[in-house]
Amino acid sequence: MSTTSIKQVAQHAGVSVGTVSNVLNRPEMVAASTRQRVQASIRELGFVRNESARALRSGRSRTVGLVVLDVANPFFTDVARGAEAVTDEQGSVVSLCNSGDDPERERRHLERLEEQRVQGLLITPVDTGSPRLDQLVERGMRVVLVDRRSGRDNRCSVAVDDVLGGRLAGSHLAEQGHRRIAFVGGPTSIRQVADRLDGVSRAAEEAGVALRVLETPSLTVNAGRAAGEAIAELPVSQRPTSVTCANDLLALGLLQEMTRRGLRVPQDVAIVGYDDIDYAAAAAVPLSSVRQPRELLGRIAAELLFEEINSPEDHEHRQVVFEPELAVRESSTHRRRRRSNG
Amino acid sequence: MSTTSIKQVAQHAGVSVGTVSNVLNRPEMVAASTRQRVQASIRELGFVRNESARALRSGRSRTVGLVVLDVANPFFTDVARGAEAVTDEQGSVVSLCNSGDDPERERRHLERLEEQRVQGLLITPVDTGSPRLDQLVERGMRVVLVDRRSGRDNRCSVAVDDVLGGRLAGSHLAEQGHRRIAFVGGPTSIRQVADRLDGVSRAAEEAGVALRVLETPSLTVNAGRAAGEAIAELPVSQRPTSVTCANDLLALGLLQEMTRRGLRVPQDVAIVGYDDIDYAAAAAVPLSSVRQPRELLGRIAAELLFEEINSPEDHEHRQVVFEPELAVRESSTHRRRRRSNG
DNA sequence: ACCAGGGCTTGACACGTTTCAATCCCGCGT
DNA sequence: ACGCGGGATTGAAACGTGTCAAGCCCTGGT
Repeated sequence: MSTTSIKQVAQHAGVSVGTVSNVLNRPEMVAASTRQRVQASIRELGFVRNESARALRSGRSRTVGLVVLDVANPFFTDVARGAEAVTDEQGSVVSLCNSGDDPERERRHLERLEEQRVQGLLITPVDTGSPRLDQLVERGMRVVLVDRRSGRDNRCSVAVDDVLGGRLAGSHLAEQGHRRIAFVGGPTSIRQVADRLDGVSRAAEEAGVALRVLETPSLTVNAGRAAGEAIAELPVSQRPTSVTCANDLLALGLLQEMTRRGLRVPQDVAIVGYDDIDYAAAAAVPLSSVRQPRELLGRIAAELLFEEINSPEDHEHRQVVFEPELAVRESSTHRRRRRSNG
Repeated sequence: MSTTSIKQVAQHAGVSVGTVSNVLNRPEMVAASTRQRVQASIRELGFVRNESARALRSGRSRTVGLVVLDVANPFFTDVARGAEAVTDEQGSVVSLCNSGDDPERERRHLERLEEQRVQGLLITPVDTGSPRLDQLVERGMRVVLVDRRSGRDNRCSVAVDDVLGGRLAGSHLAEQGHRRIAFVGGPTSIRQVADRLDGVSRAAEEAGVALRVLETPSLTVNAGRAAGEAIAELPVSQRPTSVTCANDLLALGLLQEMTRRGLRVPQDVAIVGYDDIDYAAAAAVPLSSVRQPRELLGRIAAELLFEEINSPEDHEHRQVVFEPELAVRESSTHRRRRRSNG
C-alpha cells in the first residue's frame, strides 16, 4: 500500500514535518514558495494522508454511522440518500450498516462503530426497548433515532406518525364500503408495525368494521406472498375484502400472490401498502400507499445530529414528527379512475 | 465519548499495558487469574478498543470498500449483500459507497477509501477508461472489478456476459416475430449498456430485423418514462413493436408510461428488461428480464479480493464471467401463458 | 546600532495501540 | 544448593499525524 508518510515528504521537500502538516491543514500559514515546494513533493511521492493517524491524534473521526433495518428496502435507501447529502455538506462521510432486523448483527455494528469512534449515530433500532442504546448515549455517543420516536428525552428523534398513517389507510378502506378489513405485517415487536396496526384498528373501531390481523415474520416480498396464500385459502365468507400492509414489499408480494391465484385486485381484495416506494405505482395494479417524506427524514435526522455535534452545549433534544399522506391508486378503489398524470 | 484507554485499564487492574493488549488479542498467553482481573476492569471501566490506533499501529484496517453506481438499485443491494456476507466471514467490514454514476463523487470516495487505508476495493467504476484506478493499483491497492470485465490483467474482475444477455433478449424478440426492435438505455459510456446494446444489435442483425436505439441520460424509472413518451409519439408505422431496456428500472418506467397512454403491453409494444429485480415479476405486466446471479457476483468478487489479501504471493488475477439467463414473462409473449409458480 | 515585533519554521511530545526483547519468577532435575 | 527452562509479565519503541511553545530571520522604528 501507499506507505509514504508526512516524514518522507518533509525530507524530500527539505522542511520539517510540522510544515508539511501545516501545508495540509492551514495552507495560509506557510510561505507561498515553501507551500509549492511541499505540494510538489506530495504529488511526486504520491503521498496520501493516513486517516487512522489523523483520527487517533485528533480524537475524532469524520464518520457518522447509519444503521438501518434493510438496505434492500427502497425506503431506507432514500433515507440514506438524504442523510448522506447533509453529511457530505459537513465534510463527513456515512458508514451505512444493515442490521437486517437481527439484534445480533445490530450489536456487532454498534460495537464496531463505537470502536471506530464515529462522530455520531443515526439508527432505526431493531428493538427500541434494548438498553444498549441508552448505554451508548451514557458513554457519550450522540444518537438520533430515525423513523422511531424516542421514549426518553436524552436524544433526538425523527419519525413519521405511524398511527396516523394506519388510520388513514383504515378509514379510507372503511369509506370504500369494506366491512372486513385485514392487517398484514410483523413482527409486531417492530414499533412501526405496532403503530400502524394501532392506527388501522382504531379506524376500524370507529367505523365499526371487523379487523383481522395476520402477523408475518418479516417485511419482505416473500412474506407478503405467504400472507396472500393464507388469505386466499380462507372461505369466501370469512375472507377480508381489503388488506392494509405494514409496508409496500408485503403489499407487492400479496398482490402478486392474489393475481397468481386469479383473485382480482381491488374487486375481490383491495390492498393498501405503506411507504409509497417507486415500485408501488408501477405494480401490476398501481398500489395505494401511505407516503412518507423519506429523504427528508434522513436529511433532518442528519441535521439534528450535526447540530448536536457542532454545538453540544446549547443543543436541546427534539422529537420531530412528520405527517404521512395517503396516495390513493387503483388497488383500493372500486371505480376505475383515470390517472391524471404520471 | 468513551475515552478510557488501555493504559487506564492496566492501571486499574494493576498490570502493564502489554498485558491488557495480550488479554485482548492473545488471551491464551496470559494466566487465567490475571486475565479475569483485566476483563473485570474492562467491563467496569466500559473500555472500548480504539480502532484508529489499532489500524495505525498494525498498518492495516479491517475494512474493504464497495463502490457502486446506485445504491437505490436492487441489483447493487443484492451484490452488496453477497459481498458483505463474505467480508463478514473474514472478520472485516464493508464500507458501502454510492458514486451515483458521478465521476466526481466516485473520485471523492476513492480518495477517502485510500486515506482510510482499506484492505481492498470492490468497484463498479463509472468510467472504465479512467486512469485513476490504474494509479490506485500501482500504488498497491487491491482492486476487484464488479460487473465489469477488466481490460488489463493486473486485477481480478467478476462480470456477467452482457453481450450474451443482450443477444438473448434480442433473439427472443425476433423469434416472437417482431420486425422492428428498439433498444432503450444509456449513457452508452457505461460499459454494460454498450455491451447489452451490442448483443441486441448482433441478434437483430442475424435475424435481419431493424434496430432503433434510444439513448437515455440515466438508468432510472424516470428516464424510462421519458423514453416511453418518445416511443409512443412515433407514428405507428415507425414505432417499434418491441423494446429491450438496459435495465429493469427503465423497463418499469417505460411500461408505466405505455399503460398510462393506453398502449397495451405486449400486444402493442413488447418489453424485455435487464437484471430481473424482484419488482420485475410484480410489475403491472410481469416483466421478461435477463437474470444475473447478483448475490453470487458480490460473493465471488469478495472471495477473489480476500484471496489476494490473504496470500498475495501466489495469487493470480482472474476474470470470472457468468452467463445470464432470460426469464420469459408476459411482457414479451403474445399468447397469454399461465405462470407455473411464483 | 539596537530593539521590538511579526512572519515562518522547527522540534518534540502526545494520541492508543501492538510488538518484542528483556526480565522475572517458580519449580524441577541433578 | 544450584542452574536451567519456560511460562508470565514488563517496558519501551514505533505507527503517522496534529499542536504548540520556542526559535529563527528580517524589517521598521527610534
